[in-house]
Amino acid sequence: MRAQTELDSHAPAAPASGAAPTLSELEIEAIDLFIGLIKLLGMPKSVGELYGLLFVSPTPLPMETLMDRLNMSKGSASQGLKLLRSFGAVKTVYVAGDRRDHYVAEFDLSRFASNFIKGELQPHLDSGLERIKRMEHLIQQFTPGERDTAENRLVRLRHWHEKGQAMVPWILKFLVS
Amino acid sequence: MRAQTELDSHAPAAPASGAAPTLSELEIEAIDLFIGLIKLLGMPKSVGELYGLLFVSPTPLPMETLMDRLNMSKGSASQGLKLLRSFGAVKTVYVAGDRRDHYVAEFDLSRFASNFIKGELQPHLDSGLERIKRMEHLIQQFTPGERDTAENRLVRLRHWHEKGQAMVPWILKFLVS
DNA sequence: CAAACTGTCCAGAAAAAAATGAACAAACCG
DNA sequence: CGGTTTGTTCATTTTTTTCTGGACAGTTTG
Repeated sequence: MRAQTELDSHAPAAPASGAAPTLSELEIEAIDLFIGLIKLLGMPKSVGELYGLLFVSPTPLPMETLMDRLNMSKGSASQGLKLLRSFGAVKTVYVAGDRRDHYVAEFDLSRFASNFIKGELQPHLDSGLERIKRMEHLIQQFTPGERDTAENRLVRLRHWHEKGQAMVPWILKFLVS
Repeated sequence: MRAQTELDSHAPAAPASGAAPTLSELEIEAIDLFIGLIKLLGMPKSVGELYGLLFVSPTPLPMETLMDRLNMSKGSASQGLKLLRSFGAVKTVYVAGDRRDHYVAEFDLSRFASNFIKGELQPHLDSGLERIKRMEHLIQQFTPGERDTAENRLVRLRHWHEKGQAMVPWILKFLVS
């Protein structure tokens, strides 16, 4: 077992006994904050915990420390970090004399947002467009009377879709600081 | 039991037997589309089904019809319609000679978005700000060396928060057509 | 090379979210 | 009124999502 070498006095190391490690108030606030944000984006809370703790950590942390401090299983930590890496929300850095990967939070919001949009939002917009096209095709078989209402509504749908699509680049530009 | 009086030949009524009522292709596309959208917003799929069917229905539909066509329990239908009403995504209209409420979809996107933001997004932003303030307060007790990193990060957090906050009115303006 | 270490993956367990259906309240009807 | 229809609420069940922990593969080390 590796010696506990964290330097942050406000991030208490595990107590003498093998009991649950404690988190500082600052860490708890950060974790809560990011749990909220992450859940809003539809991701599991463990991901928010990981990012929250890394966000306030003054030093890079290896997975083992994250597991210990957050009382989280190896599986969750590994999967969560993988997800965070895939969004560019977290990266690994080299730490001299330690074979393990050490993680630090990335603070560049725009990269995260851009990856999130590319990975989660855009596919939805695309499949939505497909559906709209299919619906437009389907109503061709309707009698004129029926077609009117349906056509009118599909026009609106297309309108929504265009708005959504048009907003994406704008949001990205807005977030680049 | 009330006679089935839907007029849309593309929205087949229940078959002669008591078997599962069928949905037209158009209805299925619409429902799938809105299930996707609604889940993206973190709401249960039943809500998407309800809105999807109402979106393409040429006539107002009572809850009973929605339940039958979607194979959905009374409880889910009632709760889902309540939620949709609360966002202004759906409203009831009077239908002569029928005591039941009849529902139609609202097509005004901006009202829905504004209610969604007010109800879901803004509270998160508010509680986030509270947390940031609390964190800023907590780091006052740190020694100068520790405080630096933390302060730097909190500045970034504030920045993110301001961006999020600033984007809300812009999105609303964008969606008003 | 064997033993120890690090991290991934995935089947099963646990927790969380959503759907069900029956009890209930309210409105209507004769 | 008593009976019926309509819709809401909520305790329970079902479904879905998330977490866990061990098997495993790849590396490093003595």
